[in-house]
This record gives sequence, structure tokens and C-alpha cells, in this order.
Amino acid sequence: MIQKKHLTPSIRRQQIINAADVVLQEVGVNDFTIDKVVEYLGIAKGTVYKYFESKDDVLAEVSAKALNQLLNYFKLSEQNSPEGLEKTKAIIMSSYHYSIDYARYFELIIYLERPEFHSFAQNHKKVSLDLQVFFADHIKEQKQKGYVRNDIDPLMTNYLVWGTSMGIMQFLDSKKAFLENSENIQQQELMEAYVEVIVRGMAP
Amino acid sequence: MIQKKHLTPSIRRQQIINAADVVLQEVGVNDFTIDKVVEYLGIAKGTVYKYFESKDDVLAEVSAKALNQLLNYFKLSEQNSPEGLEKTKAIIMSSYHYSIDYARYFELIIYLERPEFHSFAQNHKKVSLDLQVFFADHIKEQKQKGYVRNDIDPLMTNYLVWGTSMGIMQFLDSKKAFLENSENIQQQELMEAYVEVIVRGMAP
Amino acid sequence: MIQKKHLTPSIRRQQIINAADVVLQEVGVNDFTIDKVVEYLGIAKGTVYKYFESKDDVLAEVSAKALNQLLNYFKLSEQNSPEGLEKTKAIIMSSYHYSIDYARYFELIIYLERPEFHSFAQNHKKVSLDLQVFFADHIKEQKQKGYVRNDIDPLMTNYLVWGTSMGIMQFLDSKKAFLENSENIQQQELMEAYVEVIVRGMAP
Amino acid sequence: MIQKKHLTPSIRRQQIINAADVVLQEVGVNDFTIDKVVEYLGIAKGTVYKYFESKDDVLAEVSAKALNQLLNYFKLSEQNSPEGLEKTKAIIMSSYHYSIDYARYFELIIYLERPEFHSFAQNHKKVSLDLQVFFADHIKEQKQKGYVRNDIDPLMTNYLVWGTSMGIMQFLDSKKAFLENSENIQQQELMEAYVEVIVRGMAP
DNA sequence: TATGAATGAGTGTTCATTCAT
DNA sequence: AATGAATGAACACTCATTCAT
Repeated sequence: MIQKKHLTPSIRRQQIINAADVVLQEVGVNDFTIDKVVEYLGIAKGTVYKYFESKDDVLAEVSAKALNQLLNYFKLSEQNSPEGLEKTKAIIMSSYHYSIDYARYFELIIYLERPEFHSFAQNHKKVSLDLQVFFADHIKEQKQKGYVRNDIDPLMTNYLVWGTSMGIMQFLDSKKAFLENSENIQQQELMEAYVEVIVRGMAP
Repeated sequence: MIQKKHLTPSIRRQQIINAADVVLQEVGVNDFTIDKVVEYLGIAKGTVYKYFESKDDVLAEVSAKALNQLLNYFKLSEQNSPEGLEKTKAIIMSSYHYSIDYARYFELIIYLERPEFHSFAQNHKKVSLDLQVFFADHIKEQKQKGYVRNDIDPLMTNYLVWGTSMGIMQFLDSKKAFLENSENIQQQELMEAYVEVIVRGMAP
Repeated sequence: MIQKKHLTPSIRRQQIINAADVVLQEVGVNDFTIDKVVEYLGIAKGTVYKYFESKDDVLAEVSAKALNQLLNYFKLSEQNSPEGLEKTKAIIMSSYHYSIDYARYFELIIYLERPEFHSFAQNHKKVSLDLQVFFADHIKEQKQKGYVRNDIDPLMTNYLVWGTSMGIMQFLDSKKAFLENSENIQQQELMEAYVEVIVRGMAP
Repeated sequence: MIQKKHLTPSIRRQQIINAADVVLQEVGVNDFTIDKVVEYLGIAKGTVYKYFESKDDVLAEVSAKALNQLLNYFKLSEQNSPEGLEKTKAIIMSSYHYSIDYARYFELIIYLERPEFHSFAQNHKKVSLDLQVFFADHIKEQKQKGYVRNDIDPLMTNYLVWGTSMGIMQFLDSKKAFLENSENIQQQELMEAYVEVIVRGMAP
């Protein structure tokens, strides 16, 4: 019964989140288990449950990192794109790049939206809100600049874009099982068509 | 031991699919088990595996019924709507009505798009294709009639609409767990905004 | 993945009950686990759950054996005791002897009466009823023969004797933890005093 | 880090017992945990283990309060009942009323009699003894007054009544799970039949 | 063709107790 | 005297799939 060194709670918490992150990258959400996290860290299972209410809570915490990363993608793409609807396109498109660069995180985000998922993790909600605010602000700005129709509601648009882009990307992810010859679609092409339509649909 | 009557394979197959359908309606995809199907039908478990490769295959067959139903919704809404983009809107919107009228089927369709899902069921693919053809044809027609931009690719658009609409509806389904104040969004309102944007995006 | 020989369900069921019985004798109710049963029998865990709904159900089935044994004690003591209230005394006293001869079974019976315990096992209920009937019949007979007051209700008396005798025996079982010098009470003596009082209390 | 005020050991002890009492009332014995006590008090877990050997020890101390309460019930019912066996009846019956008025305490008392329970708590023993003395004294008095048979041993009777009444009340508590049609027994009726029999059994 | 008994790895969660600081 | 982070064994239950008959 060797007692592990006592760490500050916040350190330990972070340590667990990091370990969960590593495990997630390795095995994906579907095979993610607390056992694996615990084994990786070399700590007792109970310790995890001292810091988190449930497995889903741990995942929600990891998702905060994931969503932050996504927010980064948004911000960078906003900065590095020309004015006009191109900017909106770029932002949406960046979520596609994100889904390719961070496939495991993307899986996680999808997983979090399943109705079975339950968590009261605060960070996850906070970062979700950040994303929401970022995008809604972007739309507001585009409206002011006249790039976007006046009757577009930023919050609604936010939901709309989130829902549709997640949907498109999930579709891309699962297409093998879905439509016979969809193997051949060029993912990039579909994404571009999607962005084109969405953005045009918002134009004045 | 009473021998079960040996039915023609295709009858037996259909029998199993119907039973699976009943079970699905009763318990939903998440609680769907082969055990329940078998119990309902009063046949042996092995029999199911004689006719289907896996549980997912059974579900895929059920989904053929589900998708057929969806196709009906499409056709009806096409017939009952005025010419112009209104028709396209009506078709897309009908998938929303479908998701409300056949919640269990909708759950199933979503489930089939999960990356874990694997099946090679033929019927499912066939009906998927029917849907695809129907919608692509609709787009083609709209193009000819000049309601839709010329550079819109029907097949691509088909994927695009499928992906985005599923995404939006999933979002609606899971919003409780996702965004803080999204409880308040009016589902209908979001759907309408979505359809509006998509259809405008396709307009010339 | 060696497949164990397929047994008739009823044989397998009995096999599990017997194994559970063995495990119970070995470790007692409090340490009784399905894992131990499974290990003892060398079968898969799932097999147990094919035959029983829950751990408590398995225990309830074992208790049927236990209660049957108790019923035997009742019957034997009835036969081997003189007429009159002596007979009633003998029956009650036999439950004490039972609790000594089958301490593990007795523990089990007590355990089954805990409010946390849940089971829908039929056998257990059936044998419980047999016991109830046996004792109630005995009381009816004693009434007819005039050994017992006329206003004694057989069913009520049945509950009364069951409750009190279980209580006394539990007390005996746990006295170490309860009263300082109770180590010294002669168990037998207390039981006899108990039976004496109860039986006198029923006399005309 | 704020140092908790160092209280006198006896104060601290009492503080913990009181907290445990509060927790007990709130959640019941089965869900009683040291964690909850500690959380309620805002002290460290180790502190509890400085003052008490084990969780069961803490509960045993709480039981001292519970048993004291029971003693009060005994005393009050003794004072407020007419002379004769009615008094004895009243006292026994008061334990039933107690079990209804202080269900959580009653649960606790039952729990303490489980064989798994271990504690060497002194107070619990002391109050147990008080109860024992009270009841034994009562019996002695009844003997002197001639209400009770001469060959009744007060201490033995004490155990007898304690054991049987606990048994009856436990039976009442668990009857749902035990006998099929016992739902219908009137608790009060059974208790009265019980008291009647016991007391008659002690009469000369 | 049909049967159906058997498999067994997989996993989230609890909580009394310890002991280094 | 007080802390509180860490422990870790324990356990019930699921269900898709197999294969000997």
C-alpha cells in the first residue's frame, strides 16, 4: 500500500485530464475507459472519482481542451482570411480542417452530443459558450458590415452552422456505411459546396 | 420438442425484420437487442444469425422501411407544394416532420451513421439510393426550371442536404445537453431558418 | 472459447442453486458473490444471468432449500412431541435448533428480510407460504383441541411467532456486540424462557 | 490554509456525533458514510478517525442518543399508564411508537444488531445497560406487586422482550418482501396481539 | 434448417481506512 | 491536533455471437 505523493488538487485534476486526453488520442471515445486512464497514470481508480463525478465528466473536461482548440482554429482562420463572406467561409471551413487534424477530438465532440451523454462539467459549458459567442459575434460584425442579410439572427445562425457543419462532417466520417458510391466523393469538394451554399444563403 | 415450421427463407427474413421493427418502436435503438427480437418472435437466436450477419445488419434492414417512409414524406411534400424553391423547402422540411412523426426511425437513422456501425445490408443501400435519386432528380428539375443555380451539382447537393439536415435535427435532439440556453430555441424556428438559408444558397 | 456441455435448463438451474448453496455455506451471505458461484462451477457469468434475474434471485432460490429444511424441522418436532402446548413449544424450539444446525441458512433467512433485499423468485414465496400454512394449521388444531385460547388468530399468531423467534435468535446471534455481560447468558435458557412465555401467552 | 480551531477533545467528539446524527436523519443508516459527516462538519476525514476507531463506532455513539430517546419513551409510558400488566404492555408498546416516531433511529438500532457490526463504543453499552436496568427494574417491581409470575427472571425477560419486540418490528418493516398477502396485516393489530401474548405469558 | 445454451470480456462506481505532511 | 489526498479491492450485470446437436 504505497501512498503516491500528494499533489495539489488542481494539479492532480489536470494530470487526470491530460491522461484522459492521451488515452482518448490512443483509443478513441468509443473505447475510452476510466481503467485505461488509471492504468496510464498509475493511480488508483478511486482517485479519479475524487476529482470527477463520472466518466462522462472526465470526457467533458477533455472536451474543453478540444473545443478550445476548435476555437483557436476559428480565430486563426478569421485573422488569416480576407474581409467579406470569405471570412465566414474560412471560419466554417476551419472546423473541417480541425476535424481532420484532430479526428479523436472530433469524435469526442460528436459523442458529447449523443442524448445518452450526461455531464455537469462547467468548463465544457464555458468553452461551448465561448465558441457560441465567438461565432455569434462574427455574424453580428458581418451584419454590420453588410455582408450578411439583415434578418439573420446571430444566435440562430450559430446553432444552424454548428448543427449543419457537424452533420456534414459526420456524414463524411460515416459515408462508407451509408451510400454505395460515396467513397468517391471528394470530401473537400463536398465541404466547399456546403460552405458555399450556407454562406450564399446568408448573403443579402 | 415442436419443430418450428420451415418457412421460405425470404418469409422468415421478413418475419425477423418485422419483429425487429416492432421491438425498435417499443424500446428504441439504444435498447434494441437481438434477444428481444427473438423473444418476440419465439424463434431461436441462431436462426436470426442464419439470416443476418449481425445485429447491425438486422437494424439496417429495418432502416430500409424507415427510409422508405422518409421517401414517402418527400414525395408527398413534393406533390403538395407550390412550384419554385418552395418545393425544395417543403421537401427538406418534410424530413423534420418525419423526425417528429417517426422518432424511433429517426433515432435509427442517426444510429446508422455512427462510425461504429457496420453493415452490408443490401436493402438499406437500395433505399438509400432511391432517396438519393429522388432528391437528385428533384434538384435537376429545379435546375432545368431555373429555380436553382446552374453550377449546383445534384448529387453533391443531395449529400449536402442529407448531412446538414440530419445534423440540424440531431442538434435539436441533443440540445439539452449541449448549450446552456438552447432550451429556449424554438425547434420549428431553427428548422425554418435552416431551410431558408440552404434554399437561398442554392438559388441563382 | 471452449463450449461447456449443454445441459437441460432445469439441470443447469439446479446446478447453479447447488453451487450457490455450497458457496453460501463456505463464506456466508455477507460475502456471497456471483463471482464465487461462477468460479466454483467453472461456468461463465452470463450463464447464471440466463437462469436468474439477479444475485438476490439466486439467494432466494437457495433460501427455498433453507426454508424447506426449516419446515422439516417443524414437522419432525411436531411428530416427536407430546400432545398439548408441549407440541407448540417443540415446534418453536425446533427453529432454534435449526438456527444452530444451519447457521448459514439462518443468516440467509435473516438477510432475506432486510428491506434492501429484492427478488421475485417464486419458490421462495411458495415455501414461505408452506411454512405459514403449516404453522397456522398447527395453531388451528391446537385451538380445536382447546390448548390455545379461542380468540387467537392463527395467521396473526404465525406472524407473531415468526417475528419474535427470528428476533430472539438474531439477538442471540449478535449479543456479543450488544450487551456487555450477555456473553454469559445461556442461549438455551433464553430460548426456553421465550418459548415458555409465548406459549403461556397463547394458553386459554 | 486556515487552521481549524483546536477544540477540547470531548467537544470535538460530541460535534462529530451530532453531525453524524444529522446525517443519519437525512439519509438513513444504509446510506450513511463518513464522507457525508465530514462534509457536513467541514473537518478532515482523518480527524474523525482520531476520535473514533471506525465508522461503526461513530454510529454506536449516535445510537446512544437513540437508545436514550427510547428510554424516555419507556419512562413516559410507564408514568402515564395504569397499574398492573397494563403498565408492562404500555412500555413494550411504546417501543413500537418509538419505531414510528424515530424511524431513522430504529433503523440504526436494527443495523447495530447485524452480525457484521463491530464496535466497542462505551456510551452505547452504557445506555444499553440503562435500558436493561430500567426494564429489569420494572419487571422486578411487577413481580413484587404480584402482577408477574414469580419464576420470571428480570434480566432474562429483558432480553426476551428486547429480542422479540425488535423482531416483530423488523418483521413489520420488511413484510412487503416476505409474505405474499402480509400487505394486509394491520401493523397495530399485530403489535397488540404480540403485546397481549407476551404479557399474558408473564402473568401468574 | 433450426435450436438455444453457453460464452466472458468489459466497466463504472463506492467508501472505509491510512499516513505523510 | 488536524489534514485530506490517495488507496484499491470489490461486484453486479450485459449482450453479441458461436456452435454442437
